[in-house]
Amino acid sequence: MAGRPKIFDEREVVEKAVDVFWTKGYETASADELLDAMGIGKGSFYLAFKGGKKELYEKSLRQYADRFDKQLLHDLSVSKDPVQLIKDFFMALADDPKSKQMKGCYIGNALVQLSDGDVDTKLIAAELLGSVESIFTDVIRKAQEEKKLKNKAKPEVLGKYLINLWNGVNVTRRSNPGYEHLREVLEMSLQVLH
Amino acid sequence: MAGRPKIFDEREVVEKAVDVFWTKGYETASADELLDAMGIGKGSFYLAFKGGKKELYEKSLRQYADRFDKQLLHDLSVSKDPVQLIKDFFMALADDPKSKQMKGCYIGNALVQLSDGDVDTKLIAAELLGSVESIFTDVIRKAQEEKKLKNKAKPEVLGKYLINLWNGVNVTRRSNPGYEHLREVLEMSLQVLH
DNA sequence: TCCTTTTTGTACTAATTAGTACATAATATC
DNA sequence: GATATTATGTACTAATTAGTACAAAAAGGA
Repeated sequence: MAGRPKIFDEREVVEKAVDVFWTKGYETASADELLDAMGIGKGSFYLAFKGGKKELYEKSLRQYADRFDKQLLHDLSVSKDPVQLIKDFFMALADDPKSKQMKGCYIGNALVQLSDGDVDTKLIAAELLGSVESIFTDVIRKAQEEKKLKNKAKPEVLGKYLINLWNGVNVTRRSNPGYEHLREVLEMSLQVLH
Repeated sequence: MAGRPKIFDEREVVEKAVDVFWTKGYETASADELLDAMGIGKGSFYLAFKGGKKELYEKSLRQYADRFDKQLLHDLSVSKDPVQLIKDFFMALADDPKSKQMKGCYIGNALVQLSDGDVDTKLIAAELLGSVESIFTDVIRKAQEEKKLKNKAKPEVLGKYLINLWNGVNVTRRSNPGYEHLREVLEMSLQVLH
């Protein structure tokens, strides 16, 4: 209850770190660069994040996913047609600006960018993607129960199908942002949600 | 027409480099590690690959994709049912050993692992994926013309749909190799090829 | 005011990075 | 066999990396 006061808020600086990691990638984002963006010095950083860069990255993954999930759950909760909301959510991917198209999914990137040495961090990313998947699964299960979805496939399979679509689009559009056919691919892919 | 003979074959050492880049990722694969696997010293390496690590990587992408395309085109050429061959090709992803599932697609990885500084290398990867896409597109167009494919969607859209599926699976299965539902997701995704 | 506690900024370190310089080795040609 | 040519191996460099050490600063409590 004493001592010099912190000059930064942890959530805020982690958010700044997300930006850097997202645009540069985990390996390529240097500690100096991160600290610069976060606006704190090494002294403060290594005191607050004893695990260094890796701890910062894991916290950034968790914080990002947490916010994403909360937002999605909220949007779903106020929606009259959750299945349509999911469709819209995917269709919106085709309208993102090129800069965003090139960045991919913050969590999915972790799965592909981390080397074999970072198995534990990869596991976190997998778990976080899994939680989005189960949000999808729940929406689908409920819609099926309420006879709002004709497709009788297992909700778990449809949920994984959607995450797979998400992962695919986030790689595909990197290679050709704004490609004319992306919208049609998405429409074709979402026909399973009938 | 003179001079000390090379102790290595370029295609062979590039192939060794593919292994290292694939398991470790572009950034994480160090030059020393690569040279070690390739079995040559720095002198030989920087003489043969004046562009250093980057040139090696680009050559490895091209060589890998070239072999992949040739194999696929050959398999298609001797197949009675090319559309079914593509289906089998995708379904086989579910049976890969865990080690292979974790590695993703060699070309797709490049799209996600390269930072903004390597735009030119990214473009190469995009072009190489594009050539696989056009192989798919051609097969589909032909099958439609021969009335062997009922789906009337544009071949270009179906081709991109398939590349998108490929990209998705190669990310998704990293997060949960051997996941029970992958096979069902693939079956669901391939129903467009009816 | 002085003491304790915590944070901060800076200077430093030790390791690793990609890449270069260059003397030497191995061949073909004349 | 001498010479030109190309390849090789080693020793080196310069930059960058993540992370540490530590003295000074800024607060609260006695």
